[in-house]
Amino acid sequence: MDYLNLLNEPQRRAVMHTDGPLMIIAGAGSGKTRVLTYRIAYLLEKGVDPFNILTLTFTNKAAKEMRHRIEKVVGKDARNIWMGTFHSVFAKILRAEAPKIGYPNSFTIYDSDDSKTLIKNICKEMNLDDKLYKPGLVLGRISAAKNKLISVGQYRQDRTVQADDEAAMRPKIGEIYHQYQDRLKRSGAMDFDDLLFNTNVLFRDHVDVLNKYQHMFKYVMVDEYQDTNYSQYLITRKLAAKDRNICVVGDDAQSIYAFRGADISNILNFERDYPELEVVKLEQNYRSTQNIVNAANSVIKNNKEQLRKSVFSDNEEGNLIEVIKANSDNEEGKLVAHSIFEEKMNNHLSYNDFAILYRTNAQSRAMEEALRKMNIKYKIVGGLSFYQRKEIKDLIAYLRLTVNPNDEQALRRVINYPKRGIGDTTIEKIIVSASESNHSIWEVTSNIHSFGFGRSAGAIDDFATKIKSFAVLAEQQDAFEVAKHIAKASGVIEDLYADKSIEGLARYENIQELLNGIKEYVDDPEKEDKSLAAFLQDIALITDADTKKDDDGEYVTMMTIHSSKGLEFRNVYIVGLEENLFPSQMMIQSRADLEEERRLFYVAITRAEKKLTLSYATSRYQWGNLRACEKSRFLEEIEPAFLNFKFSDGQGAFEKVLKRKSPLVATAAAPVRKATNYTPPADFVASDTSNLAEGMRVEHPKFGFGTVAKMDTQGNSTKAIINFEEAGEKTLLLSFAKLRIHS
DNA sequence: GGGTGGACTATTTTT
DNA sequence: TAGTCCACCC
Repeated sequence: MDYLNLLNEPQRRAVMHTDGPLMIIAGAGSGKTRVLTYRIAYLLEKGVDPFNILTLTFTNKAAKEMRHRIEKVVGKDARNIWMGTFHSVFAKILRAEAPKIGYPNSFTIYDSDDSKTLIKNICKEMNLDDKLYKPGLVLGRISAAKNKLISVGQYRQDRTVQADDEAAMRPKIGEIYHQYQDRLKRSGAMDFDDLLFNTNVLFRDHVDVLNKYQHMFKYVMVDEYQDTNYSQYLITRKLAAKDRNICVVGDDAQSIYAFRGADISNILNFERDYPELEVVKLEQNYRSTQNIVNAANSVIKNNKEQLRKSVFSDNEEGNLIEVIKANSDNEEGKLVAHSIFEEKMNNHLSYNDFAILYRTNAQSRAMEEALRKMNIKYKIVGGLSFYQRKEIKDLIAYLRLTVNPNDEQALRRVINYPKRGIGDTTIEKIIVSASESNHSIWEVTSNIHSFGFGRSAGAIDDFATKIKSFAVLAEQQDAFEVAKHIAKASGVIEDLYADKSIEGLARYENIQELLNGIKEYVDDPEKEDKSLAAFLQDIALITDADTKKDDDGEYVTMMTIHSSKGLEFRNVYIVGLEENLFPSQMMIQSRADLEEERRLFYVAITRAEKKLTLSYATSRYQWGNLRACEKSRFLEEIEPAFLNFKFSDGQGAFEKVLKRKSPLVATAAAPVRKATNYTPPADFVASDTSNLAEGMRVEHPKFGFGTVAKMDTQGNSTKAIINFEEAGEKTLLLSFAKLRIHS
């Protein structure tokens, strides 16, 4: 039990409090994962069976990371712990119990694209205006209802809900919800929210099942508790009702998913539900420098609603937080790319030490361009994942249909791909026939001749026969063999192979990659079930291209702030700190929304270990045209003492300096050379600086030309204070700075 | 039923 | 700017 000595006092308390309810309020960087890991190790050491431990996380990444770390401490036992996201754990349970609530064991999980398409179809069938009933919006409304466990019936009876929809000019949402649920059911499909909703239904209506899992999960742990919604809250409460060994970890300051139904009051509910609750606060930040922690604190204190907690750091004071101002989004990209290059060189870092964080995915483009120009490798996390690509979805639709032929979205997707002469009108007819005769879509499709389809009946019949043969194969062979066969026999491979364009080739390769992925899955000794159904279940809940293990070399990581939660990097750049972008304009209507944006900023800041850089641009391309931007209010909320404005030469007020240094701001009429526009020549080679002296003329890859004003030697480190023509006065450490001597 | 070109609209975050 | 949608043609 040596590891207990590695913990501070509150951490140790959290680890050793195993029985009875426990709430850990864990500030950013306070060793939360470490506590959870050791807590599990401690439980195992005390003789708790790993099968009796349930750990719920918010993302796949977090689950994977924790399993990995536990494995390091306790070894193979870690494998037997129930650990995963809410969605994946309960999908697994539902898979086993589905018939009890009227679903097949082989039910399909619809991702949000599937859901949106279905809603779109329904609206069309109902003759609703799709400008008003935008699929995303409608789905959001339905999702919010499900997360509060409001069923279709309740939704349509609830006066307030109805009034809200009417006020928004969308009175039919209740009816859409009704149709939507009906269609999901007919398709043998659940959407993301159903996984939690139906788990609640299962536990509510089948006490024996609930008992079984209560008995199984003697110890329940929930990570990122501040992000749970009502539906999740109730599941955990039910599971823990018997033994009351529940431990939740959260930080209200990092709650950034309220828009998705996360409810901070779950933390308050928790105190009410368990009066015997033990609360531990982890307030020491081990991740970041004092400057970063203090800057973060100065931001978050602007929020009214928060639990009392004071995060502090005993680490070094560290660098000031740098602020970069750019004239455009492209220049912002360039400045950030240069800064990364320079930081890496000066401090002998790896590109893996860097992350660029932004509010919206669209912002990645300017950054990508700039990094590419400087030959800096990067990797984007999130965005459109592999599984969202058309060709991948097409093949997966075939696989899904093979496992569950009632899957309407999958059927629509591939019944006429590759082209086999079955048009939209025919498909509509199938769906109408199905609902009129109260049959499933598959029953119609596979018995098409008894439904009086004329010309197209033959093609439909062929299609159905094909799917049936796939299903037979899926009974006998593993996922890889089946998928390989389907890719060929469906005609997908042939269709893609015929397209010789660059994109066509890429699509073809993507299919190969998917097949490789399936092969890998089948070959993985840890996967017991190699069936196609099992594979599909596995990938349904993987969204962001689950980072492969330490792949190819060094790269800068780029992602939205949301996806950065739980991660840390030595150097972090938060870009696009502009009003209406961050905070987002959609979010600044109410105080609560603004506070969530501010927490988002807090999360972003606290990702940084050693150095944080913030940037903003005064103009930006937004859907085609140039727009002027104002710097974000969040910048002003950081106490100036922690900031270092990159445009300042440390002598006058920020704004004054800006006017002098950045002529483009003044008037459009004077397009003067930009202050920061210096780019190092390709042949730049640093000179030996051991004989550098006052008055010498030098060139720096970032700051351009300048003159040495003063030399300063302390011990064995020598600093040079240089007056750069464009960048102003800089103090450079000679052992790191790359300088070319010109005189 | 299938293909094409012009019009239109959208950018908030994710399991 | 870029992707999607729809009308119109064959």
